[in-house]
Amino acid sequence: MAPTILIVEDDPAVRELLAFILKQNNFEITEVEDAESAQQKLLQKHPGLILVDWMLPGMSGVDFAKQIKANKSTTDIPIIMLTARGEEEDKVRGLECGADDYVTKPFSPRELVARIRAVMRRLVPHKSDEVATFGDLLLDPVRHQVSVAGKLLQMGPTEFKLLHFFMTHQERVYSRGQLLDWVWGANSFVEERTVDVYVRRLRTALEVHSYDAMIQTVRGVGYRCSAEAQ
Amino acid sequence: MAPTILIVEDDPAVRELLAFILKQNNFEITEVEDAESAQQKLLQKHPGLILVDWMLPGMSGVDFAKQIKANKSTTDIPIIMLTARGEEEDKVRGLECGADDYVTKPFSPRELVARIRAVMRRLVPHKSDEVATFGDLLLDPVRHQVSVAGKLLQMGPTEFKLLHFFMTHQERVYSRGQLLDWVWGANSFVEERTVDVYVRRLRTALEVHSYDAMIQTVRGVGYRCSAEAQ
DNA sequence: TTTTTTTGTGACAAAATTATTACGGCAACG
DNA sequence: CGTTGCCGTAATAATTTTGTCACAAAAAAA
Repeated sequence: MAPTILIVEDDPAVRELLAFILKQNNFEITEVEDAESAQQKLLQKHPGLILVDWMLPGMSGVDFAKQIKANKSTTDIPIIMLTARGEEEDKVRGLECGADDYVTKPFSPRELVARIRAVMRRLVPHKSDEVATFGDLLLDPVRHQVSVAGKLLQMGPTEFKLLHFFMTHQERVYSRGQLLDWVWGANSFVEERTVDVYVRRLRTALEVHSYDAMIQTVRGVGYRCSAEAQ
Repeated sequence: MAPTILIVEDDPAVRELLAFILKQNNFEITEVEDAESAQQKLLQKHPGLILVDWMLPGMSGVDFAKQIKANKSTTDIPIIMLTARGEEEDKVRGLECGADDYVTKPFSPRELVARIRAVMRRLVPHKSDEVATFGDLLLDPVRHQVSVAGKLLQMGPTEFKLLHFFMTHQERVYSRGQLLDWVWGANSFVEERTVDVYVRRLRTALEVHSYDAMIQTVRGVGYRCSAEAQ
């Protein structure tokens, strides 16, 4: 799933260039001309990153970035500011206002993409690092390992995420749709029955240590992670 | 283990900004509002670096820094001072305050992190110059040599840096992006796939002594250095 | 009991990820 | 100059993971 990038740029030529470069690099694009339209878009959906020009008609890029970073629901969205060459002061202020990086015009496509990737990988990982437990079962997000009494369990990435979710949300029933939202991500086009298959795979991975009963089926509703027997 | 940074800053906005930036860059954070609380914290545990504001309620940042440097048990802790532009800048620059470096507000995240890393490299040599071990494997940063039972292993500079990072950050999974940040530097324009190639080269170098299994692949996440078998 | 609905299971092809190899560029050095 | 060693990338091979389907099994409803 390609991350979406919101481009806020009033100059059509630059905007199209940006869109072109980013599309070439498999990013999804949303384009707007000013800060006001950008805020409209943000109400609908949060992009993976915002690319905003320093100079904009109406609200400036700096003020826009400030607003984004000040708002709790959007503060985690990375922002890269586009600035004209010159003025070191501008760069500093651009960063100080909350932008995570800047790119000076003219820029090379390579640099732009590199900076976007760098910022995203630094800002995206926001996961909890706490070890989750369920009886003797330990899930360590830092090591990315699951173990029972020191013995490691083997499983794929999705099974790991699913188990992590269950272990951190025990005793409560979740529908297949909810599990898709949490584990697969809110806008993934995946069949609900796929959840069944992964629950099965997870149970198989847990089976060797008799922990397969921890994921219980709640008929007509979904699944639950529980210590109590069915 | 990431170094801990003690932030001494009374302005909540600046404090949060600092904490935010540093957390993004893999530092552990302790935050306090004034010099007195900072001294309390120092009794419990020594941080890897202290970031202190020039202006503080109660004891000033300068006096605080002087105290830290005067005390034998804390004199080795690097101190970076935060100053506002124009705020007795020359005096601070004159190094009379005992700090090892200073950063003027407004600052860019890049500059802040760069200075922190620079100061830590400069002032905490005994830390990064310590011989790292992994079983029989020894890595000597001073001699720039890797050996097993006295036999030297041959490898290039990048493989060496990568191995050094892994040996000093065992058991934790790192994404390719994080490895690029740490080993190649925060703003290098290098493809993530390059990490794969260097892991391969490193494994090949370690292969002759059967240490190639120490770098483990964590599918969908990255790599990990671990003594435990997969 | 029979029918209907829901869930479990194994297999499979497509997609994604990682391993491995090869190559051109570049700087240091003779 | 040519050589050498290292760097980063690209191409390709090997491997794992992913999502879906068809069908079996189980549970609920009729």
